[in-house]
Amino acid sequence: MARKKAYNEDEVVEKAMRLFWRNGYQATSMQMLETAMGINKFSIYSSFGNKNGLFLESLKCYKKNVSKMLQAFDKGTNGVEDIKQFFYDSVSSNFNEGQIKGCFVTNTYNEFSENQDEQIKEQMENFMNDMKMLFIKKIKTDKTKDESTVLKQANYLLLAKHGLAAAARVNSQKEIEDYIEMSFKNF
Amino acid sequence: MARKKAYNEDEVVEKAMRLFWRNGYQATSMQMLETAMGINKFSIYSSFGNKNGLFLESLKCYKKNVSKMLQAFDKGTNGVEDIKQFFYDSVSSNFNEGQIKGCFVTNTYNEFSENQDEQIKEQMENFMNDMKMLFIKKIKTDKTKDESTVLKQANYLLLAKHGLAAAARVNSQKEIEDYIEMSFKNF
DNA sequence: AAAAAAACTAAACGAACGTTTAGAAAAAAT
DNA sequence: ATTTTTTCTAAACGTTCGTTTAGTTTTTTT
Repeated sequence: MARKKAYNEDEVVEKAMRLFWRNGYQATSMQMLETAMGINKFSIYSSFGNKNGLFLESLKCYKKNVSKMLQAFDKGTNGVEDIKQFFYDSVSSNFNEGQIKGCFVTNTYNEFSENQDEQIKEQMENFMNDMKMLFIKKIKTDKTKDESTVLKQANYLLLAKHGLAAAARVNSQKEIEDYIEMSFKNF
Repeated sequence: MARKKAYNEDEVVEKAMRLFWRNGYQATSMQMLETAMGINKFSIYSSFGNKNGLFLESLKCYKKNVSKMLQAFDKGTNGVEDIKQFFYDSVSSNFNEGQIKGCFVTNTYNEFSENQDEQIKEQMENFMNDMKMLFIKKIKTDKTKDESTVLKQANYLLLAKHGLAAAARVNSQKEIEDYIEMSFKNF
């Protein structure tokens, strides 16, 4: 062992994640990352391989942050009402000035969709899957619903969440809240 | 007057539009546009100024194409049911092999959101506004609804359409159709 | 037939991209 | 104190980006 790293990898990934979240993959340059992370290109490459590797770590970092919110949401005992609350929670930070808008995973979904890196695709799919599982669990609280209804409703909410994240980037607070209310009128 | 243009501007814009639609603004290079449009960079620049100008014309071209579908939709007499049909129509082409997925305007919305060119912003906003006006008109067919309910429902459907266009890029036909059905259960 | 005007070809422009590398600085091991 | 190992700085790499330009070809006007 020789000289020690002057930075903490988790800390600089957090900074990279915020930049990617705000600008997307393509519009974020290594130059910008260098500045935001506060370390040199050499250090970025030695820690994360390349831009793609850094993006992948940023996605993982985001997931880790979100999973805290997801856990709290999992603990609730109010079924579908919990999901609605989760919808509100996930856009609440949007209304603070200067806050990053939308969901990093959804943004990434929209930016890549086809021809995407396999590892990135995998990260996104299991993120979406985790959320779907939670929705199913919550919906199943109501024992009167049969399996196909549960799945249909979970699918619906997943797409609604996707739409919500997209809307969160451009629409007003009132529009967004109206949308959430309307989305849950069926249940 | 001297030598005549060997290409038709409307025709080459149509080709550019399809490329932008498929790849987004950033991921589409002038090189790619040259090939797809079948004309030289010089011709592109002399006809459209620059990449941004070409993109703007592509957006207008897309709007012109969509407005045909919108007019047919406007002629219907079944109120909200017409909107539902419009939702189905706007994703139907997705299920054909090799078709471009999603909506060009929604994709652009997701790619730019902030820091966008003013003219592009304007194009998108009046596109969305046209659609909202149509929704309002359709919803008002039901005279029992008061003004605020009409607006709330129109907003909801606009965001739902936004979400649908995003979903159309990645979700399966069944998921999408379930989503449409659930979206209209409230009405 | 000559001149003028516009459209084309193809090469080049500077700038920015992601990535690599040579050498200096720092810390541990000998 | 010297060697070894790793981190860091900063410059450079080759490529591609959007854009421009010099020069040729084609058509119209004189």
